[in-house]
Amino acid sequence: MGGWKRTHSCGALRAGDAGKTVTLMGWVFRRRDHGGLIFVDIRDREGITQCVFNPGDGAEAHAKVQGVRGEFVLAVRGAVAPRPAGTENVKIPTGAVEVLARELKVLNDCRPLPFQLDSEGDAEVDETLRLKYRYLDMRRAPVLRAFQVRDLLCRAVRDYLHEHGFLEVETPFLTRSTPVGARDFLVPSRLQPGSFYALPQSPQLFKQLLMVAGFERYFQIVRCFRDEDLRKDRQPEFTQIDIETSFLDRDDFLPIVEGLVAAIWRRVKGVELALPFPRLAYDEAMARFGSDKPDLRFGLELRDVSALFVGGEFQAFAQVVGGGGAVKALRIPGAGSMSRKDLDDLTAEAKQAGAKGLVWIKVTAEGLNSPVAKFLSAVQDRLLSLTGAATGDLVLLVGDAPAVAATVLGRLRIDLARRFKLIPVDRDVFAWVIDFPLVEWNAGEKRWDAVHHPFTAPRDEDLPLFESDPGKARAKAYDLVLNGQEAAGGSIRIHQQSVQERLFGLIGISKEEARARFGFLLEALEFGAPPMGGIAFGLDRLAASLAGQESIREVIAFPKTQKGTCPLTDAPAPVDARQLRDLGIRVVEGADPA
RNA sequence: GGGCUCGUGGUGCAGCCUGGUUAGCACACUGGACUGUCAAUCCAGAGGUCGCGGGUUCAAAUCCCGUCGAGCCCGCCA
Repeated sequence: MGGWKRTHSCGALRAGDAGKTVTLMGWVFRRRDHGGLIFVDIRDREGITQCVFNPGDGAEAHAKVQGVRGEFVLAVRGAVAPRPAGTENVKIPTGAVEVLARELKVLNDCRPLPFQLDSEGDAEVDETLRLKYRYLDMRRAPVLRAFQVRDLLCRAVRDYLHEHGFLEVETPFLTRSTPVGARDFLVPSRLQPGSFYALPQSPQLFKQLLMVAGFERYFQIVRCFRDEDLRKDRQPEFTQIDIETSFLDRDDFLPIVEGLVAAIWRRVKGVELALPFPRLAYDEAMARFGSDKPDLRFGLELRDVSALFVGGEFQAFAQVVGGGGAVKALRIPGAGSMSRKDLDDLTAEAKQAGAKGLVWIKVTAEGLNSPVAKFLSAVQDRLLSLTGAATGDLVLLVGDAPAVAATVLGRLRIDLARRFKLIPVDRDVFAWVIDFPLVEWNAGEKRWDAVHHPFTAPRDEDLPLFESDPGKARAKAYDLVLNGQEAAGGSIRIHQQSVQERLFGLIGISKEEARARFGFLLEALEFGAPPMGGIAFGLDRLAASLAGQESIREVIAFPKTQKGTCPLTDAPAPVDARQLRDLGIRVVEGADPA
């Protein structure tokens, strides 16, 4: 840089700096060439400053800047001057001043860009192209801002947890495959041919071992890997805030987590959250919202209207209720205007979600408008009062097993709330969902599966249910829900080896298999494991939410596409035959991935 | 594995439904003019396998089939 030193950032200069000689370094954001006078907006991470190239201030600099184009890297030296009256730019913080360029160094040139970085309109650049040139995409202020939010989030987490006695510990990425959960990413071992490491789906087992080690409070901001299909909120590698503590029961632990969330919101958004967060039992969340991660920013609660149909003339519902099922109702205010086609689509959606059918009722001034209106006349008044429906509203009914009816309407609740813009987007609503079932029946495999993971402790009083009625046993598990998304999930762990073995027995993992897969954990539990529990946040989702982004790709530096590829590096890619030989691996041509 | 949407100069879009001029517009790019602009302006210019393959037709960006890529969703994700 020829001995030049940057004296200020491009966001620093104000009216009070007039008269100073400064050196700015950055990229050419925009260039306005008036022939005799050339304006260059120079940009760095901190902002934009207008530089004026006037032959009278620096003839050589003015000559040089004629060849300068967008995104050239410049060093500009000159005097700060207040802008002539009437030419100030109120849109940028440095708009009161400009730099009268005396000297110019072109530190680097730049090819014509694959897409514009300075567009102010709503022209969206194709995302694959953005990712292929992510380093250019990231020069754009909104993209940078998302990463600054993520940085602030991480700092808030580290500061808060360190203040509360948590120790930051790293755990292995090369570990062993476990039988539960998502598909593992495998890494072949060269030194142990035929054996594989697995990348961790989460540091679950390690953090429990750290508790056995007596570290008492651990956290880690850690990458996790799951080889499953991608979504806008799911990447094959993602980041968790992983936390584990000893000697705390649920009600001691959750307030610590609430404090963490409050610290994050304070730091990133300057918002003071109301604590504690409300708690909903799983059963209640399902009954009222048809979801285990209800969006509580709006109402539209489900109602149970089973009683109206007992033995009634509407045979379909009468049979459902008679057979132990339920009829649930969802009222959407103002949705009575939906067309027949919209309602047909809605019915298709309900069926896709598992319902046998969907009953829709438009409430009009003349009465109920519905394909099954003739069956409803007897219960019309009670239906309207139970649901609170009024003229112009739409009421949806699903009769099925209680869980199915609730889930279907829960999905329609979200869909319709979005469609009719009933969701206030200007606030964040948190809630805990607690008392999850411990296990659920897997009809396909004819066995019980752990709902959370197999190290989750049952509520003490539910332990006897293992033998009598496992489906009724509730877990010491908790999810933190933010605006209808799962922000974090965790549990109090089983810390006694005998209980752990009983649970493995219940979910059909034999003693031998358990010993083979995580005997190391079972053994550790025999050496004085303390009571322990923890939680893990999805950091990317949290960051996306804080940055006001829909997709976590916006807060991941170099994310993958939906097919798991990286447009920038073209990963994944074939490797040399030599590398495969070292690993003892042969690629089967035409192999059909299941 | 399945459903829906999209693919047109470097970028963002129009044209496609209803096949038929030289595929149009804006930005970027190149050359020129211009001393107060800030999405500078004005003049001129260059730049297109209409994702790819096949079919229908006298004729395909346009209609049909297949395929590839991207996005959203379902399944999947303890």
